[in-house]
Amino acid sequence: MSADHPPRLRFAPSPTGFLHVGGARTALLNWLYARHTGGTFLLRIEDTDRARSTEESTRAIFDGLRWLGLDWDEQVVFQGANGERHKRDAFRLLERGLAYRDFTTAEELARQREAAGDGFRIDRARVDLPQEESDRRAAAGEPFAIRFRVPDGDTAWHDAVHDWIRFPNKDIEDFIILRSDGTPVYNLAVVSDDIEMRVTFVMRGDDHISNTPKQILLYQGLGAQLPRFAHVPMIHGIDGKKLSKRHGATAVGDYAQLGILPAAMVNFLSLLGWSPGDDTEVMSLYELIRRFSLDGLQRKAAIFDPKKLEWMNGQHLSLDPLDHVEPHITRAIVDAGLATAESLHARREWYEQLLTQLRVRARTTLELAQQARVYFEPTVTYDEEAIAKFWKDVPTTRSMLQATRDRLATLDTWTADAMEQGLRALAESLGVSGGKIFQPLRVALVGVTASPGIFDVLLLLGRDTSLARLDAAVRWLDDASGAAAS
RNA sequence: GGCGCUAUCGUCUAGAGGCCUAGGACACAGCCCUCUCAAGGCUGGAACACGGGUUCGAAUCCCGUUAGCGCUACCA
Repeated sequence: MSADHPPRLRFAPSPTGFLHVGGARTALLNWLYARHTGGTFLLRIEDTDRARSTEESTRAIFDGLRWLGLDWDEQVVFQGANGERHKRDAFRLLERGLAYRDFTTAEELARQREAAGDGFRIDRARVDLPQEESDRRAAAGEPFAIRFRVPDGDTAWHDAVHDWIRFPNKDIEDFIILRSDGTPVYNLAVVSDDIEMRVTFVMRGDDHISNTPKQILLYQGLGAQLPRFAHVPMIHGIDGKKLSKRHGATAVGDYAQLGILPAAMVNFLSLLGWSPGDDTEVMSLYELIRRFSLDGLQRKAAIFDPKKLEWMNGQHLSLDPLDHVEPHITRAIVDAGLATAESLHARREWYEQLLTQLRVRARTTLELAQQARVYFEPTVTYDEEAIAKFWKDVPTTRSMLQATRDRLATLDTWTADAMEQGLRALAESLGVSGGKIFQPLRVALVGVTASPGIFDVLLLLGRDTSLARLDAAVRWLDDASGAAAS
């Protein structure tokens, strides 16, 4: 707790699924604080629930964190490997008289709980046996769980986001710390590991607030120094309920698949429950580290709004340094089957032009890849709406496209200036506005009504392809008028 | 039921007693720019949960109510 030492923080997920956005946000906040203060960020996998934990999930957590760019210090700790220490700590508490054996079987306990209904509390007077009897039954080999004997008084702590939180100990039941099979219960395992890992700052979801007094009691019983606590708000779905599958994508991996950039995800997540204090919204990881402060932490649960995430992604997609976003876009383009990474690299200059044109127009890399399709595939498919809108009058369109083609073909140089000059002159000679030429041309080149500026498209496509597409459009229009005539 | 946490536009938030006629962003609508689409610019509608205090003065402090969420396991 002393301010003169950099803090040690940890993220401690249980590997029972993929890295959830809620977990990712908790990890991010811990990471940001560690990096901001020059502290240490540790990772602990809480795999004590053998039945639900999988290696695949552990890998998914590593992958998710790495994708977000959240690196951890020191060796990853696997909680399941620390069973012996957890057990030792439980017995230490027992020997010090701070805990006691409970010989009630789990089945009996369940029966009592059911019979008593809602407000069931164990009766310490009946369960906490006289020392001799407890020792005798234990010596006889009778199985027992170990319960922590909650002392009188209050347990309070200064929370970094909530200020003081106080619990009367009478509201805390003597809780089990070691099961009768010798395995630790969550609160004991967490405290035992956090002490061992020398964690000085525990930042976690506020669903853990009611665990905290129990854990503080355990720290005290074990004679360890308390860490600082910060309980951050949860993330909810659009209906205000806990984020779940019903809300669509909830794993960070899902968002990678949907074309979201890690920089955008991190930026968006950081602003859910935290604010830099002013109106700044679009920030790089570096800026987030620099500006992060506990003061900006919110107390209220935040609702995950995918719309704003998309907007944020669009911002990063178009504003971040190109070499930051390029690998992610390239993956989307390769995944879409448009090109190989090698072929893109071979045409590096052209590819950068393409990205420069497209990235300001797309909100996701998926969307960008979709828009890029027409620059990779040999033929153009004409969108029905585009035809209806700009190729309505077939003979007129045909002659205009033919004239456009001829004019472009006579250009000395294939530059935007030359094209513009030539095409504007053509428009003037035909007595129409530039748009009357550009729009049908756009349909001929890309098949749809939306694209980068028409000269940029011509540049990207190149002279040969552009002229070939114009020829193909003229042929298509010939077929159309032929079909109409017969 | 008990205990705890929370409460500013639909959403994310600024606000730490007078700077608030409550600011920004997303979304929505309109306009401008313009060869289209984006981006950008401008404009508009939109909030201090309710009721009591304290104070010359409250979104900000206190109490209560209501609502939401969490915990109440030999789950994590």
